[in-house]
Amino acid sequence: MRRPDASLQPLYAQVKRHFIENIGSGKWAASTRVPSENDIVKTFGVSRMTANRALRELRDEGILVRIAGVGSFVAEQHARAHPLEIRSIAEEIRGRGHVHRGEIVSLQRVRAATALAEDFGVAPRSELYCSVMVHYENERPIQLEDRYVLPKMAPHYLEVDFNRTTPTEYLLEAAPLQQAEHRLRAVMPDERTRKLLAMKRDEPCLAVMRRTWTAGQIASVARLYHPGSRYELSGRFRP
Amino acid sequence: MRRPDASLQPLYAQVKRHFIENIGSGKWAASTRVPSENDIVKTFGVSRMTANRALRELRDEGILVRIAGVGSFVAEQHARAHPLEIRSIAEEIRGRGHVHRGEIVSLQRVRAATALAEDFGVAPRSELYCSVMVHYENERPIQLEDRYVLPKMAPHYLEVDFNRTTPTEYLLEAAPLQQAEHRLRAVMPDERTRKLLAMKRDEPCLAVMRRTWTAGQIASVARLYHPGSRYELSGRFRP
DNA sequence: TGACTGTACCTGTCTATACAGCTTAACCTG
DNA sequence: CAGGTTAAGCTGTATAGACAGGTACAGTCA
Repeated sequence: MRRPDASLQPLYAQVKRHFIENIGSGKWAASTRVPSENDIVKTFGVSRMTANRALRELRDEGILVRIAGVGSFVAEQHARAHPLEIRSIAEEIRGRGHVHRGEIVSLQRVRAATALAEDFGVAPRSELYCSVMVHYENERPIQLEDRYVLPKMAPHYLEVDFNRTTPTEYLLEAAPLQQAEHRLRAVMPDERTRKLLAMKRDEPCLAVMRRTWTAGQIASVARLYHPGSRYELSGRFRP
Repeated sequence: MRRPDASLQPLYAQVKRHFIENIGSGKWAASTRVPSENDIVKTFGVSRMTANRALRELRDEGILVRIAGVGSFVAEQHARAHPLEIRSIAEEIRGRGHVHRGEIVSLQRVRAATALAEDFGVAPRSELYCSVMVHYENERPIQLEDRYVLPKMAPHYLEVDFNRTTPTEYLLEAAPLQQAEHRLRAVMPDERTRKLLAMKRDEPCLAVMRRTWTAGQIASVARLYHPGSRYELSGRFRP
């Protein structure tokens, strides 16, 4: 191939990465016009077919919108996630080329109220670990994570440094995932949630209640609240 | 372009469709070896780049597995249960032992506005069929279905008696489902939606935008609105 | 027999060139 | 000034030719 070593990546991938970095970092804002295929030919020294492949794939991935005769533009990006996968929100955000930051609101042991104890299948007033975090994408809050953990499943949960990792990531390691249940609803946030997520009044939340099983027992219950205007779940599949 | 009219579709798309038909019909079973790029060059009379694009896209869509130096093979389709199955709402309601009733609000041909045309990938102001229905569970409205259909895919859509069936059911028959995309959001309903679903003020909607593909083309776009207080999506799965 | 080699075929990538169709803006004409 | 024409620039598609590197298999040599 005509690339001596470059970065060991194919040329079209290098072009794509350059675009993703510029878009992810905010240098090229949404609906901004991006360099055309011929611009890429000049600046990268590749052929137009290679530039075309890079831009076409970015369009297929929903990162660009292309209009024949006009140009290519940065697509309006809503934060989105796959409704199926259990994936760390940090990883999801970084996958979009954005910056993730988690802020711990509280981290403590609590006693399970009736409804929660029922969710877990333990006796009321049993001890649980509880973490509350806000996750930011490029400094905009997009998820409030209320997480409850069965102490038996992750005894050192309260000692984890959640500035370095996320509850999801930690639990995936600590408690091998066996089964998961998702419930999705649209709700109006309570005052605490609204403030933590910097939401306008009258803005609804997309709420995900996720329960995960390990060794036949519910290991963790998470309530994830997302601002309706800034977050969506999406997924593709084949029947 | 070098295609006189053919089928008005690009060559790589024609090749893809030929493969999809052979795989979909079961003629080429899973893990079967399929024609190589050079075979396509010979039989279709296209260039290798065109054959490559067809096979590459089929690989990206998970339909083929390609091994450099060996060949291309039909992928194993592991049909895992999806929490967001394409299932008729009528069937879902009856599955709960409840009574379903659908009420047609309108059924007509429309011209695609810009945003909708973009969703479909057709020219703005193209003709589409449009149906608006409200679905009731035990006489309580739980879904407003705004449905747009590509006329080519379901020419007799406007003549269907939707008192006897639902758009989902009809389309599953008329246009074999190849791929689907779901996007979930929490939104505040507009006045029309709020009234049709008999929702209180300040109650959010769980909105599902579903796009379905048939023969590599978007056949239908549905916008499904559900009252947040009366509807939730849920699903279990194993990783 | 076992290890090596050559060859044919495959995918993956890349280039240079070409034409079609669309859009926008500048230009020209009545 | 309104309306039509033209040219430039964009994407979309397609071709022919090329090289790199992987895999499988037959044939060869020790």
